[in-house]
Amino acid sequence: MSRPRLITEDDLLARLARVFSEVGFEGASLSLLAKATGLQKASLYHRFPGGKTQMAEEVLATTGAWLEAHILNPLRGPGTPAERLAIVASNLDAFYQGGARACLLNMLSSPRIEDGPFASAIRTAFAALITALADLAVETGVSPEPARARAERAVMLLQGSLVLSRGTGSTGPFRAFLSALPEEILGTTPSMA
Amino acid sequence: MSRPRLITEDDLLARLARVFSEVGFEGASLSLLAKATGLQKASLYHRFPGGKTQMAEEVLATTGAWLEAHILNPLRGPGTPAERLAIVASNLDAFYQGGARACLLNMLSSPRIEDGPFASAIRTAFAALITALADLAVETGVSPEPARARAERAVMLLQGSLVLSRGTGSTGPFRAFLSALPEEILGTTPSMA
DNA sequence: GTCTATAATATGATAGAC
DNA sequence: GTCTATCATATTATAGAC
Repeated sequence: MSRPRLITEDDLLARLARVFSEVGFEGASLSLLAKATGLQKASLYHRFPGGKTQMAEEVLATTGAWLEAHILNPLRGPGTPAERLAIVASNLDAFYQGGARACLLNMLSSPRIEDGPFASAIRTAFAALITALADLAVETGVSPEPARARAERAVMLLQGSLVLSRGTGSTGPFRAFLSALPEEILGTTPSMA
Repeated sequence: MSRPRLITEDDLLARLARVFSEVGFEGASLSLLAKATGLQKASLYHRFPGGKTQMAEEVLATTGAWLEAHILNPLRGPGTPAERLAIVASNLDAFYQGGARACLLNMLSSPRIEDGPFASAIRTAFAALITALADLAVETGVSPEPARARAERAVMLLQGSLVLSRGTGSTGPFRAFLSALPEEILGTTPSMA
């Protein structure tokens, strides 16, 4: 007979994700992770026998699922392309808390661990995001190659805006990205309606 | 009577910078820093009594000096705006090694250490870069506000391209940024001559 | 200025009680 | 499933010889 869970699976992973996205993999000590989740280190090891690495992997998997549900799926419709991008922008805004939170994909990327345990998941996430954005552009009549270039640009702007928002201590860059997103993908200034 | 230096000041800081830019502040252990510089830990403490924090601070200061010499100065002339941007792009290419190296400003930014010892230097570097790029746009006839927006976008693209290059294991995004830089700032496609 | 040796602490991880 | 207690190791940092 086991004790009742002190924290739900979702909440646990969300809190771990927050720590990893704030301080990166190396910076996320077990004491920090324990404090953030309210669990003791041994309890975390019971749930994640693989330790920190497994925690980061599951957090990345969760992030991949979030990406699928809140970004990729909305991008595929229904609604007009502009409407879908508005949903995506709104979801990104909530996810990154207006630019105050860093991106896990950035914080878990390390040139040292190029072939490490996270590289594959990160590559997959970026590729899926770029493809989905490019597909939307194609849908509005843009040719495949420029569509892909626009999508890559948009992802660069997303990541760069988060870096710049963090580095300058202002959420301005991220908000600028959000409002520029539709034009970046569709190539037109969205209507004021 | 002291022993002769085994490593020049410049080389020392460059090697430290490399480690910090690769693994971030938390990931840069003294053993890693010692191995990268060829010095023992005690020797590093002799040179940097403030430990890792001082190392990172001096590395950031060095980066600031590099920015001044290789980016800000070229941006102020001489030469046509397009020529100056070509120099800047070339220097960025060399500095980031074609997109293979991460940016220190990104790797030393931490939401946890928002008012930490590095935040001020990072803010200053970003602000100076944006201002210099905006000034160049203004020089070509762009109004101040859109000029600043262009400059911010360019810096976002720089940072985002580095994140994406690292995350995807391809230098493509960074190269795309380099070739897009002139148009981002000047608003015109550069001549093919 | 650099080194070896060492101290104090923090870290990732495990054992075993409840 | 969670905890306290503990281990082995790595970490930041210092002392003192050369």
